[in-house]
Order: sequence, then C-alpha cells, then structure tokens
Amino acid sequence: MGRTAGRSPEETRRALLAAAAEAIRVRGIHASLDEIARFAGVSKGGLIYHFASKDDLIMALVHAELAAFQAAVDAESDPADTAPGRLTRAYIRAVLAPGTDDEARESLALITQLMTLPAVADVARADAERIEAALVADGLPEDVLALVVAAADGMSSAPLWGGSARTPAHRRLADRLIHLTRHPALWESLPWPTGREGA
Amino acid sequence: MGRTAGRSPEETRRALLAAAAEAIRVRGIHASLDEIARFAGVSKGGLIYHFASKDDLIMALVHAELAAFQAAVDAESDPADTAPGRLTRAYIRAVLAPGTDDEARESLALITQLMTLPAVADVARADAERIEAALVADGLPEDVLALVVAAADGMSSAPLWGGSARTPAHRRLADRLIHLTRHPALWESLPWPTGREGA
DNA sequence: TGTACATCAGTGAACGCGCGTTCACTGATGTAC
DNA sequence: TGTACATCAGTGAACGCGCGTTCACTGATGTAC
Repeated sequence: MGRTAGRSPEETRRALLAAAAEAIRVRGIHASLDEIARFAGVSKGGLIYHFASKDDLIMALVHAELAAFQAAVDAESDPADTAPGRLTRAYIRAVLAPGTDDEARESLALITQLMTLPAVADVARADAERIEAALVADGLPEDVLALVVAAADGMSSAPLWGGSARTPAHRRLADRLIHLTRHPALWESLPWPTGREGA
Repeated sequence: MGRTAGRSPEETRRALLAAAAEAIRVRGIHASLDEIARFAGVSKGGLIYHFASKDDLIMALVHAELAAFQAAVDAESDPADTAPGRLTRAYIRAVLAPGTDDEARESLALITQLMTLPAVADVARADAERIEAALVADGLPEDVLALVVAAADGMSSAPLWGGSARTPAHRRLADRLIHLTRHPALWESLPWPTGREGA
C-alpha cells in the first residue's frame, strides 16, 4: 500500500514523534520500532522512511523536547518584567509547570529514559550549560540564584525518586522563591551567616 | 573448570555486584551478562549460578544501593545531636556527600539506569516514601523542611542534567541550610510573606 | 591419615527469540504537456 | 481536461546479530568413616 489518504507526511512524522515519546515513557528506551510505528498507525518500514534509524528518531525527539522546554520558559516570561531575575522567574515557573506529581513523573520518565543514551546526555548537557550561563547573567546575586534554582530543581525532580513536591508547603515555597528574586531588600537580610559555621 | 582457588563464593558474589554496578553505570541497563561476568572474572554461567536471572542480579544490586544510602545517612547522623531536625541534617549531608560534580554524576548515572525498570522504580518509591515520612516526623516546621530538602535535592540532582552544583555559592548554601535547621529563631523570620503574593 | 562420595562453584557451547535494518515492491500524489 | 510519468510515502517479508537462558559436564572442597 502506498500513501495513506487523510494525513500529510508532516502529520505522519509528528505522529511518529508523539508515539515514540509515549512508547519510551511507558516501555523504556528499548521500546521497539515496531511498537512505535504501530502506535502511530504506520508500518515499521514507514517509520524508517521518515527517520533513517532508531538513533535518528530519538535524536529528533530529544531536540523537540529541548525546544519545548525552551518554549515553556519563553511562555512563562513576562514581557512587562524587566527587573533583574526576569529569566530566573520564568525558569522557576517553567520547571514547576506540571501541576501534579503524576504529570511531573510522566515528563521526567521520558527525559530520564532518553538521558541514558550517551549521545543524548551530551546534547542535554550542552543545553543545560547554555541555560545555566543565561541564569548567571540574569542579574541576581550568586547566592540568591543558587538557592532559588536548587530549590526549584529539587521540587521538580522529587517525583523522580517517588517523593511528592506538590504539598501546600511546596506551593508556598514556590511563591516565596519568586518573591525573593523580586525584592533586592531581602537579599541582604537572608537570616543566615555568610561564614561556614553552619557545617 | 570448577571452583577457582583464592576467592570465596561470597567474594565472587560481591565482585559480581560491583561489576554489575560499574557496567550498568558505563554501558547502561542493557549491559550484557557476559560483560558483567567477565568484568568479575567468571563466566556467564558462573554469574547465573549466583543470580538466577538478570532481574535477580539487578534487584540484588538495587537493595544493596538503597541499603548503602541508608548507611550513609546513619553515618552522617551525629549521636550528640538530639535537637529537632537531626535526621534532616544527616539527610542533607548524605545527599551532598559526593564531593565533586563528577562523583555525583557517577552515582546518579547508576541510579537512573536502574530506575528505568518498573520493578526498581516501585522499590525505590517505597523507600523514598519511608524516608519522607521519617523526615516529616523529624520535628521541623513543614515550610522549613520543604525548603531545605528541596534545595538539597536540587543541588544533588543538578549534575544529572549536566549542571554544576559545587560552586562556592552552593557550598555556602549547603552550610546555610543546615544552619537554618538548627536555629528555631530563624524559622519565624524567614524574609518572605506567608501569602501567595509572590506568584 | 587416607579414601569415597556428595555437594559446591563454576565452565562453555547451544538455543531461541526479539529487534534494528535492508530491500523489493506498490498505490497515491504531483506535474509537464 | 486527459494522460503519461516521476516521485513520494509508504508495506511487509526476510535477514542477521546480540543476548538471556538452559544444560551437560567438571574440578575443587567438605565430610563421614
């Protein structure tokens, strides 16, 4: 059979990427091409027409996911906000965007599966370094930045280990992290010493 | 050939677990039994004598890793410290124990590979819930606990995405988190509002 | 202190199955005239 | 507006290879006598 009526090649390609994301989320990085293809409504040969190899499919998926996260940060960015910490606030909102632990678990499941491939880890690392450099250049003192980014990252990755990060205390914490980035007066009065006496 | 002189069966078993950890860290969860066995100096059949299947080997490795983390928390626990937050302080020190980003990356690499198996994720989740319940019962206000645990988790998992969490600012942050848990006077004066105005 | 025998701790070849890739083929679509 | 033809977007069978598991066999160790 040739081209299936009712779907453009571009739609087929997007369906294959979505099917790959779902299959890898559920079955792991070794979800078979046959499974992914059937889930998208084409044959294995049809998949290979769009993506020359499994590596090719996976790298396309990775780039799509990285672009989606960048788009989420952009979407959380407030055009009216021009104060220092503007990007940091958008980053915090973006990493905490999943509203429930299960939603967070789902998106983490895909990412961790993909990250098990060294080629993916390399691409992800380069992307993380780009984001980190942008955050450093965002105008917050490094101690404030370290605190709010670590806390946001911790909340976002907790479901990975099985924990919960959507309790009322966590929601209050998210609000407070953003509040802290907005008020320079608070930066000087953080209630802990600058020395190492806390160790 | 039969039993190899110079190593007890128990030593062979430990060598197999260590080889499995190293192989899975480097080659991923689909490191072959043949590779693991050769790395431990036995044949594939010899491995299967000690662990009836690959699943069996992996679950044994998982339980060893979970026990090792618990042992790390116990080791960081100060017998002279009986104040509220005692366990939380030990937890923070344990998750931040790897001294460099690369050391952190190594231990995270193994854990994330193992977590891609559903059976492992279930066991890990149960363990995480046990730890979380113990932390909640540790006597700190929930907002303080949420902050310090999220920040420690964020620092510990940053290398997973390729970021760094061992800058001077991060080391100061770790000290400050522990300091905060120790001084109840600070809990009331955290410099941010309790309302949701920060969102 | 030897000896016979059971068990332990392995070896290594063979099997079978799943899966990524290749390949010959095909119907639908687009285009030149 | 047909028609011929090239190209696109697939199909599905076959291949080959890696890997987990099975299995027959074996030398070393432990033990009863």
